Amino acid sequence: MELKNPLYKNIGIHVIITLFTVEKGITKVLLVRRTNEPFKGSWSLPSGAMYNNELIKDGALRELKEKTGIELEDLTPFRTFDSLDRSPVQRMIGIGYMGIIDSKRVEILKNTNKTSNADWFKLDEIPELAYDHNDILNHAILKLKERIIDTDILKTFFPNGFTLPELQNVYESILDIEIDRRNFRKKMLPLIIDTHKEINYLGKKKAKLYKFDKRKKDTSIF
Amino acid sequence: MELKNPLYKNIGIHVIITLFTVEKGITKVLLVRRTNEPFKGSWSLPSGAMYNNELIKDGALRELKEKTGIELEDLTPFRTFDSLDRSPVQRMIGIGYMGIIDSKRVEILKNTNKTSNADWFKLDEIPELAYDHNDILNHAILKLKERIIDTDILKTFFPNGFTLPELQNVYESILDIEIDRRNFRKKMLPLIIDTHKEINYLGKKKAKLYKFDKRKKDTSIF
DNA sequence: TCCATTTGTGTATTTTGTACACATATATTT
DNA sequence: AAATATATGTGTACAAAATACACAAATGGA
Repeated sequence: MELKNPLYKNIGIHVIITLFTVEKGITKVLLVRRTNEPFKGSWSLPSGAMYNNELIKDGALRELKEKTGIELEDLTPFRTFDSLDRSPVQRMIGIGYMGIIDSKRVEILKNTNKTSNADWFKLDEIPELAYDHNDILNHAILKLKERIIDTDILKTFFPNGFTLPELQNVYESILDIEIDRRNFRKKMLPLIIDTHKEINYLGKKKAKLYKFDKRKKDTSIF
Repeated sequence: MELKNPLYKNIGIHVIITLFTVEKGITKVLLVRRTNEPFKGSWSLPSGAMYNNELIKDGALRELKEKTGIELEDLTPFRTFDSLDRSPVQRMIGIGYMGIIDSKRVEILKNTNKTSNADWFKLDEIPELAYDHNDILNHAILKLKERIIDTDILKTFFPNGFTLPELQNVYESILDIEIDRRNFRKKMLPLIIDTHKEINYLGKKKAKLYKFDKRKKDTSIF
């Protein structure tokens, strides 16, 4: 039986999660500090080995919860990393998942848990990470910029709706560009639904609350 | 050591290749007939288990050559398939690769080889395939239509350059649409380079031979 | 009550995409 | 050899989309 051939053995599957947030116009990513060898003491992306009886995405959601305390409904796969030397222990194929959430809505394990502690890092202040995680993070950042044009990925950021200034702020932070407010609204309005509620975002005047229209997607970048 | 935990064991990696071609305006995909259990006698996409000492893409290129005789330089990953019941034997994660070539430029193992024989199938005449390969093929077709707007994937189809009518024919076949010749040229000319050669494509008048401009990419669909 | 900040709206210009018709070259037929 | 059918190659007018741009209204804080 071919599967007994040693050439097919001992391939492990790693899931690696890049979870982004935007805080006051600054894009950040969630890192955890490793408390075990290898790379003990290094920061890394939340990651771990997948079980052989779970879906890869479920493994990613489980690892994220175990390593950071964050419980999500969904993550998006963005790339597989398969260089032969990824892990010093055995052949490990890494499957990268990404997501974006509002850090204000979750509580992370921070300087409290023995097996890991987690924190948000600005993208221009990323330390040297364990394994090939700097490389993986760079790929994730590029993919995030590509995917942000698809509003699907932003639904996890705004589970309770959003105001247009809020939404624009996330776009501008992720893409690192400025967008004219009037043109932004013109482009977004056909994709979203007015909930006829209003909330205060940055004090001052109240802003209308919108939600995404499930049936519609944006298709072009600003 | 966590990797000895049985939860991490016995995960195999399969590579599955969907190789497309266009013949006289008809898009086709390469299938092989299985000569071993499971699914002995069924048609399937070329596929096989990855070795633990090779890159996934190299595994895909190797399997394609072993199963069909076709030797390529490159394939593009398009999706990972990980349902728990993909294989009756053990947990098998399938990694799908796609490519598109001119079938006239390759010779396939056809009714000659004991371990497999291969043939090109029209997309509306696909038989029931082994494993989840019908599902994988459907995903590949959708991805091909998305990716064809990136001329990179077409470089494998036209390694020696192309005429504009030829190129348009491939676009029209893959996307299953008709494109106005004048508008097609207007859009393509900035992305390609005139080689100042001319060849006969469909007899009659000679057509100019172009090649892709490496630095440029198309970004919108017709 | 004044000021600074934030939300909200419309129009003119530029760019891009789409629709559309005829001339030239050449292999094939008569 | 001439006529015909088929394929390649080109420009322009119109429509749609993206971009640039300025002011009014609401409200918290000084």
